[in-house]
Amino acid sequence: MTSGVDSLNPAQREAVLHPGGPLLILAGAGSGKTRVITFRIAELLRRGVWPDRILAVTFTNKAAGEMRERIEKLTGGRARGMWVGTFHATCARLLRMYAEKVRLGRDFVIFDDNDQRTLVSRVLKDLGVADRFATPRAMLSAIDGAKNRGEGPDVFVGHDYFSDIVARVYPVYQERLEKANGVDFGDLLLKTLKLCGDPDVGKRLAERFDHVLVDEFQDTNRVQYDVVNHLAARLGNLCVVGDDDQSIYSWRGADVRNILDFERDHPTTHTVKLEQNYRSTQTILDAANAVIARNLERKQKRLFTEKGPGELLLYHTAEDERSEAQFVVRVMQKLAIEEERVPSDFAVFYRTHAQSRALEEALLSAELPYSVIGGIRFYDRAEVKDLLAYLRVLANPADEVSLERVINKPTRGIGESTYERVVARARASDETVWKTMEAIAQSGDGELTPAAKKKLSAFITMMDDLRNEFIVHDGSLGALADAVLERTQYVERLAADGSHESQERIENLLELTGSIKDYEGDVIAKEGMPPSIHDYLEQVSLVAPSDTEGKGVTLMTVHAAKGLEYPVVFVTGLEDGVFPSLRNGEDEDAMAEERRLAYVAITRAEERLFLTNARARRLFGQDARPFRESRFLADIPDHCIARPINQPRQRPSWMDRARDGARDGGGDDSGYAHRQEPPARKIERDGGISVEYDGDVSYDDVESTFRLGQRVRHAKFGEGEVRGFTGAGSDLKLTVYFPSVGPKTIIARFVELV
DNA sequence: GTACGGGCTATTTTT
DNA sequence: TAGCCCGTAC
Repeated sequence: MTSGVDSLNPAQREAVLHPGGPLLILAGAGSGKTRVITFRIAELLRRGVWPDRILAVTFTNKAAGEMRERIEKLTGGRARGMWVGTFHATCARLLRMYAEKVRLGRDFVIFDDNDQRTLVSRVLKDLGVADRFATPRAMLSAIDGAKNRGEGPDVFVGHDYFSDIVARVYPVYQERLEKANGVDFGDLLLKTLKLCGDPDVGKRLAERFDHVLVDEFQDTNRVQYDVVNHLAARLGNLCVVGDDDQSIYSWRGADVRNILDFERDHPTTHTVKLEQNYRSTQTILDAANAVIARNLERKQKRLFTEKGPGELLLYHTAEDERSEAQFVVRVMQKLAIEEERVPSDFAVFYRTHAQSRALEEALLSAELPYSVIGGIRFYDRAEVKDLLAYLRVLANPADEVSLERVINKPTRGIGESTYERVVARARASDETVWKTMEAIAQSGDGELTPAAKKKLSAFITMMDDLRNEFIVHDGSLGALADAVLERTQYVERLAADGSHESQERIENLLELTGSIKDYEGDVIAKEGMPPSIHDYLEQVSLVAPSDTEGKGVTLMTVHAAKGLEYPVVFVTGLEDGVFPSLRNGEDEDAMAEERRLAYVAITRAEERLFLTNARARRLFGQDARPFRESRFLADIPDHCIARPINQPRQRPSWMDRARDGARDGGGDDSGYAHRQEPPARKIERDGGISVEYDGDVSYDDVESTFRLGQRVRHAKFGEGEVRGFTGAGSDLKLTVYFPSVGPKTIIARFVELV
């Protein structure tokens, strides 16, 4: 099936057909990037490259899944055996092949960020570090950062007060991790890189693949870059695809330099720019281009489309976050009628999760279905983590983080003091906590009371039984999970509590055991044999639940929006300090990244884009700082955007003013310069109220006057209800449903508010 | 061993 | 505002 190549544009075709060697594909937003990668892989297969000698890496499971699916569709079964996966999954796979080379057991477990945090807290406690700045979170991000740069605990050196603490904590953290036969996300990459440096394995790895393709290359960190280079070292067939303008994860270690310097690092690089956009209108692209153009250090690109200009962007300033949310909802209702949009056409973006609340409330009261992406994750729920921790201890008794979590959950009389004594002894004898527990249960320990000893024994016996019955003598994972919940009386205790919250927790646990059984069934169907508990745990650590596909209106952070597209997009909270965030002050690199974030947000929109902000915003319970609109708004060319002609502080509707008679005209003590509101005059005409307005009426004003469902009276038809809008300003027309005559389109001037 | 309340602190989070 | 940690009281 080669016919597809004809459907590509020249740049895309060039990228797909390029013979080999380093290939840099600069793929602008919406330029058909995934299409190009999949076509290129199909092309490689067509040329006779063995599928299992092709490696394609992505960042998300979703992207990997999509890629695999599309390749299969394109090539039939010919891609079987190809390596498609996330960086982390790919590294895990390689590490399991050569685990012993990096002093790991083959059954190593992966510590997710929660586990990492617990472990760091533990280490801080044990080392007696009590410093206001040495929070687990800060420590972790320092350690993570070091790992992303390729600095192991042996290499890391402190150079100031804070990093000196890190230098003390890091080695202990790493030691504990290794003792638990665990790796964190950073280790998956770093240890793979170490593998690459191994005299024996390194050579084999470099020869393992003929072609390496990397998606979202702008998000790679140093270590990922080095790994990828090594894997492609023999033939140099390294194809990287990315967009430096969409690099928004530097705080996670991503280094834009990887893409900016790629050509320098690989002098024979062939570069292809994909600039034709298949997603958005030209107006949206113009806005995006203008915003990103202000970043200095970037690969020049200019998106264009063959689509027409489409609608103007609309900018609206609301009084506070609640009326901002109301505006968003009203526009949705309006578009639902006028353009027959459905909730899933809409996406609302914000800079931080904390901003979702007001939007949720507004959507809720408008009875619009919505889903929030991100936020509290299923796998972060305490009860879910508890059950998983049981499974992990069963799979790997050396996992102390999980052991500490479950040893007294639900309470079984093994309190902190008992546990601490066991830990102390374990450290003294350089044994794992589990082994020490076993020893104590058997031979005793002067420091522990007989009662405590007995409880420890009971716990060990319970766990051993579970392990023997369900893991050693096969048995199923689902059955194991059920047995854990039953024998620990976990569910029983929750049920006894009887609260609504406990009920919810039980339901979450049922959902988890259900998903375990589903997973088990899927693997059996696909591979003919049941998965091991290690397979399952790896899957859980590496694969976030795919709740990404929300129903109804989608709410999410801009970060979460990358790679997605929606017909109608709202970018909210466009205030200096919120978006862009000024948490890092005016730092140039940070501001450049905020700008890229804005670029990502804008380029998600296919047809319509609404930009909103609020004059005052309550965040974290504090009243907001003085309002300044986002600096990014000023970069959007005038021809792209409909701005309000004024931004009255109280935003009284001009109809209200007309009715109340003209009051003093728009006094302004907001400290924010804006134009005077044009005078409005009320005139009686044709039985309705007509408002003459000098100049255009902004969208803003129209919206604040007539709402959907608003009751209005017309001289001829009597009372009715507003069902929709067309036109704007003095040409505004309403679709009004009159019980007497049905729906009628009425010029707004000729109705009166009821 | 647990339950409660005061005080503190708050981005973004693919894996 | 809300969630988390820690200290205190039972």
